Amino acid sequence: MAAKREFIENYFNDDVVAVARRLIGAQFLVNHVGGTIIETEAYAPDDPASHSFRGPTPRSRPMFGAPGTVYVYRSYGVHWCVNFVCRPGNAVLIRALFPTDGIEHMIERRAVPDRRKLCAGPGRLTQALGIDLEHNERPLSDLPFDFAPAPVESGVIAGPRIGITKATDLAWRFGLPDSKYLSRPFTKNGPSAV
DNA sequence: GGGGAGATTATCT
DNA sequence: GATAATCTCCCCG
Repeated sequence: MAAKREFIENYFNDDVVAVARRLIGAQFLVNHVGGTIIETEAYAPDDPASHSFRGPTPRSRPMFGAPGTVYVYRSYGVHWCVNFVCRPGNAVLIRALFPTDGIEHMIERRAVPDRRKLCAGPGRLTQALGIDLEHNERPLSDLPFDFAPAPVESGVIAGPRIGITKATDLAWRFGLPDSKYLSRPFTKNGPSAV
């Protein structure tokens, strides 16, 4: 559907930090397996922690595609991580979901049967949803993806991003601090409501 | 339940 | 040749 693609391009054609905040509460499914986004991080082209920092490379090329493009990369040679592209060079890393759909499929794919950790982390959620390089550079508006915004008015906080060594001062991680399905808790001090 | 080591490989310098 | 947007397991208590 052309209207759907246009809606999604519009949704992601915005400031990457605003989109990262806005994505909390949205529904994300792959082949009908997925859940509610509860944790994200923003990455920008002028951000030393971003894959797009030194311009397009074979790996980061999808980050310079149309808003709403899916960017998948291999992390630590072991895990897949999934991002949604915003404006060129900008993308939001999806770090955790609250599982709602296809939980039995997730349990099958995940070696560790801890329900709380099915989608609690960027590597875990791609494993649970069956995301790999095959999904790289494809539009979020097309199958097998399903994306539905669901704005969360309050209760979202910001904090420093996880697992990076550069630009650690930026509070570009967003999430629902009370959820038990986060990749890691938000610390008491520092972060603030957004 | 918390800290630390090791896994494992594409990517870029 | 070093690094990396991570995860799991093992040890300790």
